[in-house]
Order: sequence, then structure tokens, then C-alpha cells
Amino acid sequence: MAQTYEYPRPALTVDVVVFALDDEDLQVMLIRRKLPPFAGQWALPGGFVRVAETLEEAAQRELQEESGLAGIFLEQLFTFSEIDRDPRERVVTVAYYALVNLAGHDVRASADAAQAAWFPVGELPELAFDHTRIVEVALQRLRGKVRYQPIGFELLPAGFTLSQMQHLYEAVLETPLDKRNFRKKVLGLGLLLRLKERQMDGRHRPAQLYRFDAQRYEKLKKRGLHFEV
Amino acid sequence: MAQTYEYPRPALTVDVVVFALDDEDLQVMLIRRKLPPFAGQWALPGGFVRVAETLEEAAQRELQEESGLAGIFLEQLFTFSEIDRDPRERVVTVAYYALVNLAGHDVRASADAAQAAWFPVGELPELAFDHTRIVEVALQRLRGKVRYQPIGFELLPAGFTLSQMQHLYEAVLETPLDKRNFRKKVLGLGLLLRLKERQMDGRHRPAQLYRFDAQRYEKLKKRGLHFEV
DNA sequence: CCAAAAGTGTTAAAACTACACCCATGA
DNA sequence: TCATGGGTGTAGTTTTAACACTTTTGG
Repeated sequence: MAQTYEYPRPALTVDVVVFALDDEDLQVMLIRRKLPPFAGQWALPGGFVRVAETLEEAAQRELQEESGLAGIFLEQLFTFSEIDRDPRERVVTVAYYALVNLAGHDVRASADAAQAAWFPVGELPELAFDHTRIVEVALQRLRGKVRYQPIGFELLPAGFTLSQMQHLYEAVLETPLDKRNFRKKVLGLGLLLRLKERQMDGRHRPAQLYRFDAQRYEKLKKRGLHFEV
Repeated sequence: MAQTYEYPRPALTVDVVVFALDDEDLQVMLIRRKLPPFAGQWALPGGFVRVAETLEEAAQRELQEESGLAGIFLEQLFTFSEIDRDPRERVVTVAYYALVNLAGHDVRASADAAQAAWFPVGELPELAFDHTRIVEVALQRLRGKVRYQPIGFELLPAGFTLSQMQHLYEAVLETPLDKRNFRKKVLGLGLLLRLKERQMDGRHRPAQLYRFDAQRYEKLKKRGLHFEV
């Protein structure tokens, strides 16, 4: 399988920052490395890109192999190319990020507990390579994006409550939001469809479930959807 | 210089979309290709990444070599990885974009006219590879970005008038803006410093020149600057 | 004195913020 | 019946959008 090229070329990898909302906290999925370099240390899921796959395919494949997560919505984040970011040789990595688990999407179950784990974004361990930096950039992007785009929508499960959605926003933005104003605004967008069912999950009034109206979203997006917190 | 690796790896290139404002129109810089594939066709400036340089360095180098433009502000756009985007072999490209020339920055002069030329974004010729797509993505990004971030500021020349700035915004957004409201908003940001000089460039009232207050911008950006058209 | 772009305020409409109580359920 | 989170409207303030005339210069 060895290959010779006329000029040396950087190796190409993908890394994925998967965010999840666990009750209150925004968490990040990490994998414990088995091999050097940084053996035993925590790192983002990721690995080398094969010549017959796109970057997104590589990211999905590595995510599946290392964490069990399959078919989630990925967004390209940034391509990192610092010369010394990998001690072995020159490696350029394309980072992706994803947001999973609003409304009962149990993410823990799909990860192989032996090597994958979730950490609150505020309490990450020391990470391999420049992965701490990558997580920072992802977080920054997520926060920036959430303010003017209804993020999370592409990847929401079928039914969620407005409170869950509000908690997502509060966790990402790290700021409390007013319940009435949040509902007014988010319903005013016309992107949510009421479901027939309601969520009865405790000793309190059941909550209305909604789903995201993807078709309408696509239409509005083309005309320059405007949305803010 | 030939090199052998254990596994085949994609080649890595950079491509740059340079936008410029020429009076009314938003233009894109293109290079006529001398070598196959697509010899004789127009393409974005760009080329292979060397192992000892970062992507940004590669982009700057290629831009300098192919167009004479040096040291301009580049922003990473997206990394394109479609399997067949290059007919020769698997090539992944990291695209950058830049915006030059508000207020008398004469861009034409720095480009080697024999191979580089400007085209209005609405009238691009057929481009090599997937470069048409890359320009589309860049344009989309520029338009999206301009609405909530004071773009262009990092790369503005020392002195510019509010009308020039407004024209930039109008060209990028392809929509007319109200002069009074634009001025109110942009001055209200507190990011512009009046210069002593005024621009006397015609038989009409001279225009006040401003420069961008980069320090203040950096401060505000950290606190989550809010800006909209 | 004419042409051309620079510069300047006000008003009505819309959007945003702050805020407090009743509702439906399970225990 | 109590605890828990779900759900709802209004009023004051701020922000936005629309709009027209005067100023300064060069020819």
C-alpha cells in the first residue's frame, strides 16, 4: 500500500468536536488514545483521511469507529495547519463540529464507554495535539452562530419542548434567557410545528412538543433568514 | 525530492478568492492557467502546499507569485474535498478569501496583467476545477458575514470616506442602503476615527476621511460586538 | 451659477425588555 | 394539597426605517 510522490506532502486528518447537552451543561466527547503519540491522553475523535473518501465521510467514519455515533449532522469548522501540531510529522487537520442530543437523544448509549467519554466544556482535561485549541474555536463558532442562526435545528430529534430548546440556548450562550420572550421569538419565526403529542415526564404540567419545519427553514434561509437569540 | 509514504495521501492545495471593489462592482481576481489540466482556462490563484509552511503562508506565497499581491488580509473559507475535483489525482484544497481596495488602494497595479485579471462577480468566465463553486461559497460567506460583522475593517487603507464604505456594503449586499441611517449606525459603533484631512477629489464638497480604530475593535470583539448592516 | 457628492434630524412603526401569575400533573 | 415545571400578556423603552433639503467644492 506504500506510495511514492514527487514532492513530500503533509498528512491529512479530520477531527470532530461533538457537543451534547446533558441537562444543564454543554459537554464535549473525548476519546482516550491507545497509541503514541500522547498515548493514554484524551483527544478528539478523528484520524487519517483516505484517498477515496471526502473529508465529511472520513469524519463520519472515524466518529463511528471511535465512538459509535453514526449519521449525525456535521459542520466543517476550520482547517488547522500549524507546522508542529503533530510531533511525528507534518499533519494538517480539518476539524468538524456537531451538536447532538436535545430531547432524549441518548448520546451516552451509543458511545463505547471503554474509550469515549463526555466532559463539560468548562472542565476539560489536558488534550493531545492542539485539540484544546480546536475545542475553543468550535465553542466560539457555536456561540457566534447560535446568535444569528437557528442552529441545532437540522439535528433536532422529532419532538422537543420549548424549554429544552431554551436550555440548549442558555447552555451554549452561558446566559439566562427570558422564558416568555424566548417563546415569543422562536414561535414567531414560524419554523416550529406543534405535534399532537405532549411530553408527560414528571409531576408537572405536560409540555407541548414541537418539531422543526425543515422545508420552511430552507425556504427562509435562501431569502436571508433573520434570527437573533 | 521524491517521497514515499506507507499509505497514499491526498495532495493538498490552497486557492484564494480575492474580491475587490472597483467603483460599483464587486470583482474577483482570476489567473489564466499555463499548464494542464485546464491550460488556458481561468482559475483562482493557488497551488500546492509545501511541508514547511502553514496554509496561510502557502496562500500568501501563491498569491504573491501569481498576482503580485502581498501581505493582504486572508480569511479561511472552506476546505473542499470532492473526490473528483481534480482530474489528475485526489486533491483537497483549502480555500481562502480576501477583500481589497476600499479607498484608492489600486489593486490592478500590483497584478501581473499578462496572467491576472479582474472580473465582475456576475460575469465570471468558465473556471477550472470546481472554482466556480468556490467563488459561490466565498460570495455567500462574504454576504453573510458583512451583515453582522464590520468586515473589511482589518484591511481598509488608512483613510476612507463614509460614502466609500457605504458603496462597499452596497456592492457586497447588492442592495441600496439609506445614507443617513448608514452613517448613524456606523458612526454610532464608535469604531471610526475622524482624520484631520478631508478628501478633495472632484467638483463637489470634500468628504471627511476616517480610519478604523483597530484597538477598540479588538476590545469590543471580545465582548461580543454587535453590528448589523 | 451649475453640477455633484457630502452632510444632517425627525417621526412613526416595530422590536425588544422586563416582569408575575395561573395551569396541569404526579406524588 | 403541594411541588414542579408549563404556559401566557402588557407596558415602557429602544431601535429601526423612511424621508428632503442645505453645504461645499470645481468647472
